Amino acid sequence: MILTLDLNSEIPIYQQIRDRVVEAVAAGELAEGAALPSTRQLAADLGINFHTVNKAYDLLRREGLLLLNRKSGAVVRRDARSGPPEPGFTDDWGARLRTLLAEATVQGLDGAAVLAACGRTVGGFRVRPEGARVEGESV
Amino acid sequence: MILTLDLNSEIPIYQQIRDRVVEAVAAGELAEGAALPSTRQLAADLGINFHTVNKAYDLLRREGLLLLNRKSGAVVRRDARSGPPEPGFTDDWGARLRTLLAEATVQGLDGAAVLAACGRTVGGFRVRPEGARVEGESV
Amino acid sequence: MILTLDLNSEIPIYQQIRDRVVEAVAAGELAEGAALPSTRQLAADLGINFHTVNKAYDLLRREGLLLLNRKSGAVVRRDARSGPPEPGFTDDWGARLRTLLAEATVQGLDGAAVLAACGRTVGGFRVRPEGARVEGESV
Amino acid sequence: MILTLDLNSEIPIYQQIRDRVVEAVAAGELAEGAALPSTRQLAADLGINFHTVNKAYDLLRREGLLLLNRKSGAVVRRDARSGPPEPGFTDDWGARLRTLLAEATVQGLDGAAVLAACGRTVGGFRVRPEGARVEGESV
DNA sequence: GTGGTCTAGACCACA
DNA sequence: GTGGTCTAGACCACG
Repeated sequence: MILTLDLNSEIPIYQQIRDRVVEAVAAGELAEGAALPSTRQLAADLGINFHTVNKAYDLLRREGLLLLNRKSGAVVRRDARSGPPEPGFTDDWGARLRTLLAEATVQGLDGAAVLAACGRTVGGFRVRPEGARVEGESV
Repeated sequence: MILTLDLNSEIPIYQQIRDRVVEAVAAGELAEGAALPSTRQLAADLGINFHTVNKAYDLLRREGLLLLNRKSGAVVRRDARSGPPEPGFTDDWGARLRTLLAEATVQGLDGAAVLAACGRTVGGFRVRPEGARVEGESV
Repeated sequence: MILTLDLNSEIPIYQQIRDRVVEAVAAGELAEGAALPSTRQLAADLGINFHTVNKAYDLLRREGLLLLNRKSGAVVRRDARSGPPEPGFTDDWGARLRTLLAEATVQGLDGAAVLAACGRTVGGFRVRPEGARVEGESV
Repeated sequence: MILTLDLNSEIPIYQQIRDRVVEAVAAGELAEGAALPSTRQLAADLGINFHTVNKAYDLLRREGLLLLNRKSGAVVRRDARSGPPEPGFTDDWGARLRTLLAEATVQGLDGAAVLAACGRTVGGFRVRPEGARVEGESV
């Protein structure tokens, strides 16, 4: 797993970390139970403040994606096969989807092209076969 | 055209205004040439400061979606049929799409459901039939 | 002489009129003594308010390029062969030139390309032979 | 780096700041990675409101010339060697160049003098030798 | 009356 | 401490 950040982006670093982890889980690169690096370790690897990593992990915990323990560190709590989405999530997500797809439409991408992009993206989210373990994987 | 805002959202108000206008253009509710309310008028209607509306309109102008004239006020400049997307837009957009779709996947929506949502959303972006007038429509 | 305006431009209309006249004089399309349409005539032709044309003509008068009389209307006062630039003009103009050329440089145009563009533009400013009269030309 | 403003000019202050920065980048006085003063600092130095500086920096950011980080403040993003000009820029720029050069021609500067001025200006845009450091330079 | 600019003060998010 | 947002009031340029 490679975690690429753009320190000069307008998107906050903690948000980028959160986004990359979400994508890794969706792509099956991080399955349920997989361990993430400690905040200090990841901060050192990325050359950023560990408070920033902390904030990202805490955000992921509040979203239900991570379990944080002093002992075991950060562990993935749910993956693509875990269950149905929480109530209320769908509405908010749908609104953001609508905005994002409207942006492309307005910029001249036609409906077919937009849907093709969606299809390609979702197609890239292949859940790993059951047997493949990823625990302890480094970042 | 109804412009619904959430003043308590973490998303900046000017950004919400911008998003709603983009969606309205994508949906064909605002066609090229359609007039938007004046900054001060819209600000009064929404109960916010006119500078905030100003910022939203200015953002839309920079994105090429609005024309701002001292005479005629704010007018839609391009709609869903205007032209091809600018180079470089697709990359950034694709990255944001990937993040958003990963979010839904992680929350338990399977690929089919995600694509169905995309299809429904894009399907809602129907360009109005030629006869439908939208100019001068109030907010 | 064709006077093309963009009513939706961010550049004020009176400024566009002034710019087009300056360019026409530089290109030799309007020589010294040539008559311009009356403010009301030009305003009608362009579909704009005659106060706007008035403002443009007044600006050109203050720049020394037009003579305005109730009787003879607007007449070109000086052209490319009239004389040396007024004192103080060169400094201001040089500063604006510097800004404009810096803009192109920063956007990636190299020095040769910038100078080539300047050469092409200046090359298009051909002063008419003495004999060619343009008085009374319509717009 | 010296940033000279004319508070009584008809040109907006935020525009003047933007112009001076563009020129400094073109002249190589500000290379990629060079740090600019913080908005509040620069505002204090110039005796203006920090919102005005904010607007100038935001404009430069949208033009792709500045990176604005909450951590490191304002940093130059691209300089004269960064890349090719964006499509569509050349047209608009060429029109403005034509107007500006016509102005000088009309005021009595002949073609040779105009081109000489252009040459001198572009000649002043020399990229600094590699060794010259500009980072952290104060205003 | 419209948008644009400048000033001013307060609060928040980020690192 | 940095930039970002929102509010607020005044004045100007444009048509």
